[in-house]
Amino acid sequence: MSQAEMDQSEIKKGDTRPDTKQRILDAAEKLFAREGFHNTSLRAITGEAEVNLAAVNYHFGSKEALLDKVIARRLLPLNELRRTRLLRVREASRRENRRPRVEETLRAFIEPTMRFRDSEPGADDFMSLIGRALSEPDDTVRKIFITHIKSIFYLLYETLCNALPDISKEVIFWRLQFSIGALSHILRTVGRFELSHFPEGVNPAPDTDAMLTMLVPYLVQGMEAH
Amino acid sequence: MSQAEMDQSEIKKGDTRPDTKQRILDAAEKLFAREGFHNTSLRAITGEAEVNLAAVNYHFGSKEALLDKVIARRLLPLNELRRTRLLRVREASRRENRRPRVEETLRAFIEPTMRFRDSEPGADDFMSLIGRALSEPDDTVRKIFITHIKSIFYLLYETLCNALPDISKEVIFWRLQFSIGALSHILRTVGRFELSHFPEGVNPAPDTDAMLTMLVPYLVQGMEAH
DNA sequence: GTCTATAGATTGATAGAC
DNA sequence: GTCTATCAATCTATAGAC
Repeated sequence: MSQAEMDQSEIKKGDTRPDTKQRILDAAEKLFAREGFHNTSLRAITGEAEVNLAAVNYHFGSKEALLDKVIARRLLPLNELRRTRLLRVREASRRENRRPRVEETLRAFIEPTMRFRDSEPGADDFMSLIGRALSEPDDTVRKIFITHIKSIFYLLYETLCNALPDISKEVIFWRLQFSIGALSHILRTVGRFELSHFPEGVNPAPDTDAMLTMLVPYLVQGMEAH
Repeated sequence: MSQAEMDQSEIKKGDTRPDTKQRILDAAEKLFAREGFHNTSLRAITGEAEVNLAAVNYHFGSKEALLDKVIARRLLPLNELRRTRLLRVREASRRENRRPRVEETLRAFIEPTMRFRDSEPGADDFMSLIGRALSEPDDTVRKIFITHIKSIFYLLYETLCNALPDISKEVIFWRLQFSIGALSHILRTVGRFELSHFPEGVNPAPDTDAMLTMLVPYLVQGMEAH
């Protein structure tokens, strides 16, 4: 009877169609990333997901609650990856009785972030979305995002303060803001530029490794500037 | 009866009320910056400006054309400032038969940009708006902005290539993107953060000089990293 | 140039049949 | 859980009186 129970809610045996909730989340993620939250209607989402208009409010309650689920679905696991790596950096520095290094600290945050883009289908749209979340003028998107990012940001900030004892906490804070700005700009634009804006000879869409190779030394040098 | 005529349309001698067009531009700038383009209705704009709803379409033709004027009104003079300073850097380097320095090149672009915020009332809203323009997901805002920024961006890029002969043009291009990301993040967030997000002891709204003192060395070191 | 009034389209959300 | 039908609110834009 386990089979019947599964169909209760309800996926047919041979049916490979993901369930409605997933389809809505996928469609919303894509459209919020590409068109913006306020510029995406529920009708556009349910059309893309090929589900009924009323399904959004049935499954999520409101457009805003849907946005929260779209963000949480991927950001919670991503934050776990970043937290694990940051804690490992701190642990290693304590064990070896030295300060954390700036480069390993920044990498612990940035590498999982940028590699996440390649990890699952749809994650690239998600990265555009969170790359833009901080710059949303309207509270709706920004507040939901900040709720989910706050604690990992402080962990990163504290580790950097530990790594850079000769630089004031205020300067470290703002340099970290500069770095977040650079990272989020890249997250939301790579692969989405209009080609016409590129000087000749510049690859408009470097892969993740190439981007890390350019980004990390840039950020490390900036953070360490005297 | 002169009173009646004044209300007719027409600005009287002693009337200090800016004309309708200005009032609409000011209101639109403020609301586009704080609420976003799609999240700002014409009713909100005409309400803030205390003019009639129909005035926007009479004076500007459409909401989109209004946005273009809001951006052009301040960006054209700002671009002139930046262009003049960049050309002066290039001229000085040619005269002294040396390469432009990275710091003076970046300053030529960044100082006018950040000081513009303090230059006139309303300019702070404008800086938030253009700080966010590049990250708009929707074409409307971004395309209008890119139209106005393209040529000055290339001038900056070429001068940097000239200043950094040992770094590949591709790397310079992306490092410039990182720098633009850092700058625009700061432009749109300074003074607009929620206070609760600040670690103790960090000034949530440094003035322009303090910010330049922190930002310029960060960007210079990043651009010059080997 | 300014105003009222409204057209015409679209929105988020919901009620109720199945 | 899914669907149709629709409400009530909102939007941009415009026509036409003054």
